[in-house]
This record gives sequence, structure tokens and C-alpha cells, in this order.
Amino acid sequence: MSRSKDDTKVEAIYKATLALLTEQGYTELTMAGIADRAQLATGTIYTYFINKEDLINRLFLHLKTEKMKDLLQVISEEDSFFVSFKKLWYAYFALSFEKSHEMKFIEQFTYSPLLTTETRDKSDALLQPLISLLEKARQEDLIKEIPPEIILSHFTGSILEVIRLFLNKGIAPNAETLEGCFEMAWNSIRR
Amino acid sequence: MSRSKDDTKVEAIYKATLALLTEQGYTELTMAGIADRAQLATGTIYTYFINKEDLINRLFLHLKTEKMKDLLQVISEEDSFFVSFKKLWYAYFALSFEKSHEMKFIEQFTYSPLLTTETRDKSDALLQPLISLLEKARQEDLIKEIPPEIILSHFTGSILEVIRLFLNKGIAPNAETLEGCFEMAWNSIRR
DNA sequence: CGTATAAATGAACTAAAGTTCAATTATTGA
DNA sequence: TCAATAATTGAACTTTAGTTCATTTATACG
Repeated sequence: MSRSKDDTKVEAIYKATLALLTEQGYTELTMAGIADRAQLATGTIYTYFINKEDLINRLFLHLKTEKMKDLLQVISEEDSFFVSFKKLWYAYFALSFEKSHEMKFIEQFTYSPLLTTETRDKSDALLQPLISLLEKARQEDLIKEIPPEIILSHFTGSILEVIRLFLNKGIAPNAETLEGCFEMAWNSIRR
Repeated sequence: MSRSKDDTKVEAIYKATLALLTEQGYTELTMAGIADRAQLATGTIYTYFINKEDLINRLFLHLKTEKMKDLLQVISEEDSFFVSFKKLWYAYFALSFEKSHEMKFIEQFTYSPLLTTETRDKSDALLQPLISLLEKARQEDLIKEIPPEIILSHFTGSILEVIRLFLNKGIAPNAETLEGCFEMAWNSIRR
């Protein structure tokens, strides 16, 4: 079996897992169900994943990696810090709506005991580009003197929680509200 | 059996559930384990709770109610909005450290599919005093023109995420960092 | 006291889900 | 073409956990 075929199966399993998880939640997520949805036999999953835990951990890293890639794509070296920040903030918001299932999955498992410490470490490492961006801004005295990790948590926390609120109510924010939210974010770190 | 005895048992079950959940996570949380920890027979739990789902839902509401009571205790009518806000913010932070297990439980289930819509509605209703406080500040033009629910999400999100960071690293923030975090919060909503 | 009511017990029942593996099918490359 | 290797299948196995209920124990009260 060729490399690309492997990826197809893995992708199908990922897709099925994500779909079932967002439709029914973790308690209802069964290996049989995943296999069924991915149009495979139950046993086939075990050719690609050690067990259910391995599947969840690898899917988590896969989605988080994709998310960070999507996010970092919107900024370029020439941009000022403010422009980068604004672009990233809006991209994060837009992404959360476009890929709400993926985002919900990441959220749901970020602090779940199902993730191994290895997954958690790898996941943290993905944030490095954002940490660096904040560190540079700190050196240039553009933002407050607070550890970048804390600033980052402050943001991801606030953005995600607001997004959860919208997703929960099944509505999208209007441009005005969105701008208001961005201002809250910017004012919280600007010097 | 008298009323107070009932409460003792229910409390014991709550306590055992919380302990096991924070020690091992939901997947390892069994009714037998809870009973064992609470020094009861498995069947006894079913005298007080319909089933596992009911137990989780009621424990969630119980903890959330307690948390809100603790929080609202720190403010009084005479306080200015800024003072109320600052008191609440610091109280929230302190509470999260003192009762980190309770907070982690609330967090873990806030967006979990295990909660019924009824629980979710009752839980939302508990936030009403805080919503009112923000609405009043809005009318007095002390804060930005953003829906109070969004402001509230923005806060709980950012505070909790920063707290998670500290709890995860096993460290407590120093006074300086704490003050910095509070300023971030205040600056994000002040007019 | 003694009877009625309620609570507690924990072994047994039931159901379900993760995992395995012998048999089958597909792919590879000489 | 055809053996060797790899992938797929899905029924069977195993384990585990939620729930029930007949029995025992405790409590309430006339």
C-alpha cells in the first residue's frame, strides 16, 4: 500500500471521529461507530492507530497544527505589530466560525485528561511563533510588561469564551460587536 | 431519616465524585468508585440520584451556585463600579486557587455534552447579578457599549485561561503579575 | 415496645464498547 | 505470472461499568 493511500484512510478516520464527536459527544464516540462512518471495518482502525487514546491524541495534534498553519498564514514580516495583531485576532475569530467543529474539538480536549503529556508539550511548542511575536513587541515597548505566555493565555481564553457564547447561541456577531471585541483585546495589552 | 442526614450523604457523594474526577478524570469515574470513596454501597447512590448523569448535573449546579455565592459576598451596594469590579476580579482569582478542584470541575463540564439544557439554563441564570452589574455600569457610561454577556465571557475566559496556565505549571502569580493581569482586564472594558 | 416505613446493602444482571485475530482479500515486485 | 507481503475484515472475546432488586438493617412514631 502506497503512502498516499495510508493518508487517505487516516484522513477518513479523522473526519469520521470529528463528525461523530461534534454530533454526539465523547461518551457516544465508539470505535465501531467511527469505523462505520469511515466505511471501514472496526479492526482496520488498529492498523493506523494503537488504540482509541492514540487516535484522540493524534487527531488533536493534527487539528492544532492545521489551525496554527492557517493562522500564521495571514501575517507577513513587513506588517507592524498592531497590524499583525489585528490580522491574527480577526483570523482567529473567522477560523473559529468556519471550522467550528475543529475548534470545538481542540477546546474540548485542551485540558482533558485524555491527552498525554507528550501531546500537551507538542501542542505548546506550536504556540512558539506567537510567543516570539509578543516578545518582540515587548522589547519594542509596544505592549505591557507581562510574560508573553500570560498574555497569550489571556487572549486565547477571552476569544474562545466569546466564540463559545456565539456558537452556543447559534448566532454570528455583527461587524460592530466584532470591532468592540477587538478593541477590548487591543486595549488590554497596549502600552 | 431526617433531612440533615440526607444532606450528609449527598455531600459525601459530591465530595467523593469531585475528588475522583480531579484525581483521575471522567473516563475513570465509576459509580462503584464513588460509592467506595464515600463509604457507601453502590446502590445507595441511587437513593439520592437517578443515575450518573443526574449526579454530574446536580453536582455542577451545586458547585456553580456555591461559587457565585462566594463571589458575590465580596461586594456591597455602596462600592463604586470600579471597586466592585476589582474586588470581584481578585476574588475570582483567589477562589480559583483556593478551590481549584471545584473550579476545574465547573470548567470541564461547562461545555460538555453531559450537561442537560435544563442545567445549562439554570447555570446561566446564576450569572444574572453580574450581568446586572455590568448593565448598570453601561447605563452610567463607565464601560464600553458591548453586550454584557459578551463582556462576561471575555472575562471568565481570560481569567480562567490564565489561571489554568498557573495551575498547570504548579506556580502562583506574584503580586506584580497579578496587578498586571488585572490592568489588562480593566483596560479592556473601561471607557 | 413493636410495627410500619424508609434507607442501605452488594451480589447479580445487563449492556456495551475496546480490542484481538484467524481468515480473506489486495498489492507489490521479481 | 505468482509467491511474498501487507492490509482488511468482522465475528468473537474480554472487560468493565451502570443499574437493579431481594434482603437486611435502621429509623420513626403511636
